[in-house]
Amino acid sequence: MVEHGADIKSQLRFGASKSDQAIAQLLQYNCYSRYKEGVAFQRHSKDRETLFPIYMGLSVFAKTRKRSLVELMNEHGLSISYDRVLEISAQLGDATVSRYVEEGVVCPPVLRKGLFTTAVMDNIDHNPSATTATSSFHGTSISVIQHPTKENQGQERQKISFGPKKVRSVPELPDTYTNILPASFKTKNPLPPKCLIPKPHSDDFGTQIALEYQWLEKVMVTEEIDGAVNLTWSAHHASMKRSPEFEVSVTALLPLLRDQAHSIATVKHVMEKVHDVVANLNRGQVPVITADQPIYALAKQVQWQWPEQYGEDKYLVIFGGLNIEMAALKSLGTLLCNSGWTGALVEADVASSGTAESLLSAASVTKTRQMHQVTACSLYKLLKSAYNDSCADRADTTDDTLSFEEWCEIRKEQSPQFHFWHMVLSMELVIFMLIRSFRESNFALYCQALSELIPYFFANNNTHYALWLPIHLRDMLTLENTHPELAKEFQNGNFVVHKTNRDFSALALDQAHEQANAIIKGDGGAIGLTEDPSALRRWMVAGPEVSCLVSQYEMEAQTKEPSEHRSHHEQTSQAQKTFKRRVDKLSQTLKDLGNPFQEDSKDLYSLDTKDIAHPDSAELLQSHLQRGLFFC
DNA sequence: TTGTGAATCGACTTCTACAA
DNA sequence: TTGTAGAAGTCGATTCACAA
Repeated sequence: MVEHGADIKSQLRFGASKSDQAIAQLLQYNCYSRYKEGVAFQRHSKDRETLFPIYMGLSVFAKTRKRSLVELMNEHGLSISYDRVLEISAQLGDATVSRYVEEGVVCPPVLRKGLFTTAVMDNIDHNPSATTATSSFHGTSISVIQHPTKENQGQERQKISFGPKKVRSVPELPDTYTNILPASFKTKNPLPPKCLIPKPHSDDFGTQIALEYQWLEKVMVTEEIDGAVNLTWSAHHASMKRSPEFEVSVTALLPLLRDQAHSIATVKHVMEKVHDVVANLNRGQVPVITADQPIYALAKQVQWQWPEQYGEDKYLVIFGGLNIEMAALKSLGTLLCNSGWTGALVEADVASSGTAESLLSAASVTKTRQMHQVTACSLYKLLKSAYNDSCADRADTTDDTLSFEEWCEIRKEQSPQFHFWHMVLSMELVIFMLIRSFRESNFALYCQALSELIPYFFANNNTHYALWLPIHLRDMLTLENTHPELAKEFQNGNFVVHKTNRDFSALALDQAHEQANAIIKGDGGAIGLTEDPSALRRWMVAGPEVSCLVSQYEMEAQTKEPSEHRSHHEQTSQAQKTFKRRVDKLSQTLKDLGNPFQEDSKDLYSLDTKDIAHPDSAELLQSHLQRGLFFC
């Protein structure tokens, strides 16, 4: 009526829109039951409180945690007061903690029963750079991720409810969760149990790497971009639609622990808590925990030190996929350092000089990944053109032609420059295979890519990853014998997280966790209240429940349409054009600097400055990867 | 029985003193 | 000058006494 006039016809035609409902609710909320004359402010009574102002208050609070914003809206009668928001969040937190105490385990209410459950553990550090900053935070965060399937959506647990009881603050979490018992290793460095390691099927590697070459070939031959061409790496593989059917994963963050993650006691404590959560949600499942390299090393040693409690037959610790990818990109960066790669990128105008230098240390994973995709395409283009030139020359003298692979092998022996850039291209393709294994949730490909990547870590002297990745690979390859039920889940693609419905967008477990950490650190996050335990508890315990209430209201009022997009975010013509332009520019620059694949000298030199490396380096390069393979 | 206004509560924020 | 602990102030809801 407010919007469309008072006549019945228009009422019947338009019905009640969202804004009508909101205005009606605000009218009721702002009618005071006890109106006082001459007072500075009027008090709202609880029995007239409608859903809309509560939703406004809670959603602004959940997103920004800014008192002034909520107060401003309250002043204009659009939302409940900040203290009322605090009270509701305290009541939710109180109800949640009561549930924790009742169940005897800290397990967020959004998690469902009967689903395959994995966990991620990571340290969370916040060091404010400002000189006047007063708070820094070193803690441990744990995410629990559940993987529903089409057949098994899991059993939702009882919803949190609270009565009229007035609660001021969120109560303390159970001692069993927050108190970490001291622990230390009896022996200095526990050793792994001996076992035989099977090799992954090497014929699979051929077919998988062929898919990457297929993409390189496609980029090389494509001249014009029209709407339908999927040229970038992600768009190309997304268009192949190799991913199996999946459902969006359920993720929940457990309350932060205020202890450093890199200690035996914390790792042991977290393993115990994750075990409790898994036992509560999915009885009989072997707990799975993902961690980055230092924590992984500690967790494995904990397993070997206390085999009766956390032994490899009772617990599975896996390496974080994002960490492996970052380490591989960094390793490639050390290889490319002083090679003239960054200079070529700057000259080709695909990256500024600062960005190009940061690509070597893989500071931004996405940027580095994209730049390596551009580089791989450019290198392949130059490699092919060198091969074609060589074939043309050869045709003048002899009749027999060499196959592409044979030609590469011969050229590797002849020219260190060729060998170096061929190795860079091969390593880039292996890293892409690893990333593709996550995106397509292909466990066999993951094992394959790992076994191909480990020699590079050995060869490039990345000691930590070279030491611990073989142990992780052993765990993965022997999984079918040690934990057949876990092997089945992983083969079904449950070693990655599906955050959205989009194709080719699955993430490694620890990447999903890092995104949750970013929310903690971001706007409206926990940073700023880490010094105040009660405020932090409110944020950690009640925060997810508040978000849950907000999304429930949105669903009921249909303020947000569920997204139906299934295509990958890079499948746009603009992204394809930018990618193609970059590849063209870089390959032209590399060609102008002198095609490294057409070099005949015995020297290894930098692309842009033409500085020649020590002759020993050129010699060592010949056996670089072989030495890596030797240690495996 | 209902309405009114002062007193009280307690979480949260801001200020201030003091030590290093 | 900086960091921290504790005091003081703020604010809306609730409670309770009292009047109509």
